[in-house]
Amino acid sequence: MSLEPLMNAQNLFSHIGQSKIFKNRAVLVSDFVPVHLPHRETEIKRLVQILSPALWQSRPNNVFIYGLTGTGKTAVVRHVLGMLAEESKRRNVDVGIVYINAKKDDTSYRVLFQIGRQLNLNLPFTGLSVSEVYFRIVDHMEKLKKVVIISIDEIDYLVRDTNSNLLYKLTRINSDLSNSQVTLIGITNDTKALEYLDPRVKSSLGEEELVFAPYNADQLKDILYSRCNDAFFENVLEENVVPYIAALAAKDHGDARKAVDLLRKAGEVAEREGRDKVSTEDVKEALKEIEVDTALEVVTKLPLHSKIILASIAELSRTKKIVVTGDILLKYTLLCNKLGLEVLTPRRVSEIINELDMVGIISTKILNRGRYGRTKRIALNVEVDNIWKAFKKDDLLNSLYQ
DNA sequence: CTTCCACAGGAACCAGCGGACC
DNA sequence: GGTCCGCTGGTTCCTGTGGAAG
Repeated sequence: MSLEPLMNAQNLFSHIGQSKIFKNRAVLVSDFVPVHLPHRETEIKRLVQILSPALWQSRPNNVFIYGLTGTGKTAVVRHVLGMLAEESKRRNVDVGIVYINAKKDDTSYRVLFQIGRQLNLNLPFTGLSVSEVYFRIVDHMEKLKKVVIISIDEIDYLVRDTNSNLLYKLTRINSDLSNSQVTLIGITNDTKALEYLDPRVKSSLGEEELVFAPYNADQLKDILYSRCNDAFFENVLEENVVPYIAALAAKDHGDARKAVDLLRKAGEVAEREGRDKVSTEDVKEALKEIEVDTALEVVTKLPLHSKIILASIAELSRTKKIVVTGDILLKYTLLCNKLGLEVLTPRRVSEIINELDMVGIISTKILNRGRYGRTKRIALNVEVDNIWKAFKKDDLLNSLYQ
């Protein structure tokens, strides 16, 4: 696809940069799909087994896949779908394959748009009603006359879209089709998503279920080692680096993606400092940098009022032990007045606080103080300094703290 | 046992926008 | 050019609630 030249460029640069560390850095970036997936053999086998009827032109069961982040769900699905595409081509069987990330395409319309596009159906990206798009897709599929496998990653984002019945519609799409058949693969890392799911959708989607357990430290070690050979030159990593990272990541819910990120970052730190070995010290430094990076990235992307609310929280938590919604409301109003901005309603502020919680920059807990009401305790998840650093880059907010 | 605080969070709705359709 | 559509980012109005105080 269009990514190809970029990857090549990346490879090129990692070679000519006279890197003493990286043989191929691209192996360690997060969207890289490895050829070999250690400790997921059973899951792969199972999924292949479930989907193989497609090769006989009959409809495989729907699959629901659950597992925490960084447990290889996406990698396994893409891997298997890739193999399926290849095998079907070899056997001259037509199988339609669609992969959607519902976090990216998080509305009914955009999901349908993606389905259409990946099946080579041209659709306008706005203007039509959802049902019109649905009918066009059904129509198109009828003409295709094949089994279509639609996988929806992070499907919980569709469930959250309150009154959307898209999932229900999709699970019943086969009754609108006679020449083609559709199989759904739902992927999520949110257990709660299951509860919100329409029971009819749940039972339909759950024809087959696959659970991905978190990796333990040993498995993470294998995963990291399996990438090391391609990524690094020989003897660049000090012996204890990989076990150290694996142990850290295992403690943190066994997230392989984070482990790989950390490994790359550690390599970058060593490289930047001109060393030819990566040590655990570099890992520690990398850990710190990742924290700052993510904070910076999240904060700078925030909309204005979210920033002001975050600023209120940051300022308050310098002097107060416990910060609650009421405090924030007051502070926020103050800051808005200073900046000459209209204040948002408390309802909206409360929603924004939830949004900040969702992106992980703060954490909240509902507090019942009896006579003194019910409120939310809000705590910063990031060093206050990192937040100020991010605000330094924002003219308007910066002007507050001169 | 009752009262009542200080919000949480659901539901309905709205304005404005970019865009398709006819 | 009028009408319809969905999305974003809000508002308004509302009901619900755990437990200290009285």
